[in-house]
Amino acid sequence: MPELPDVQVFKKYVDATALHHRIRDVTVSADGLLDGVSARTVRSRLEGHELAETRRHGKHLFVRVTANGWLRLHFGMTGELAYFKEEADLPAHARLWLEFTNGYHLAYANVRKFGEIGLVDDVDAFVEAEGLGPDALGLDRGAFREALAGRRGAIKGTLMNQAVLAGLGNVYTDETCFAAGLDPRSRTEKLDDATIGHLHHAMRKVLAQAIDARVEMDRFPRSFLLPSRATDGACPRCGKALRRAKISGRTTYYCPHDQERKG
DNA sequence: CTAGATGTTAAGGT
DNA sequence: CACCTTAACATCTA
Repeated sequence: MPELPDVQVFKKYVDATALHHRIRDVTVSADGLLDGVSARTVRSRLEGHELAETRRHGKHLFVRVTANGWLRLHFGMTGELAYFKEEADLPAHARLWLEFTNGYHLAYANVRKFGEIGLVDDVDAFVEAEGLGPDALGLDRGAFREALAGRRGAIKGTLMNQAVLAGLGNVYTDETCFAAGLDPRSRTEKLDDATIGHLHHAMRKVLAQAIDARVEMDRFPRSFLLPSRATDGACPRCGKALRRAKISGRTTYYCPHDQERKG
């Protein structure tokens, strides 16, 4: 479920495993996932080089290739990474995998074809050209208020809009609204400053907690909504039944008792 | 068998 | 014009 916290965990994973090894071989099996590059170009840009550092903006992961720009990975709804030694451990639906001279492999796998693999020369230029908003973890309260200014409609939709701020998807938008005690149907244009401040605080806390838990469900704080979606559907705060509704086009879970409509 | 799933985006609407 | 909403995309699972 790759939203900002998941991608941040992938980033740390690459940092801890796959950097500074010479790439001996590259395999691309990514029909339809390649964004503006051929498999041949991806191979030639990577082979013989090393992965040097990583960056993340929203749900995009960038991995710098020594002297050769950045590999860009987007995980769509089902993308993941795996670092492993034996070829037998190659994940199902691997779309791109590198073999390093130390004998290990790094694979990008994706069941569905909603992700993207690309090459970019300049990360900031890419973010600009794509029209991505500021990273959800990299903006303070003032910048958050600024980002929401002029936006209309349900706060749920505003928070999920990558042009407003980059990184929140369906799950963490619900989690943020729950942590803030705010009804996800509240109109963005009608929220007062104090509410927006609370929302910003809740968002940062939720994202940090999810990353600390390495996005493993059983490590999440008890206060989180996410595990209840899959289990009994009871609010972790008051125990009453969560409501499930279609808001801003996505299935949304919230607690009618604990989340107040403000706008 | 059908419906729905974490994401993005084209097309249509306000 | 700028922004919002909806449906569709590919594939798997409940």
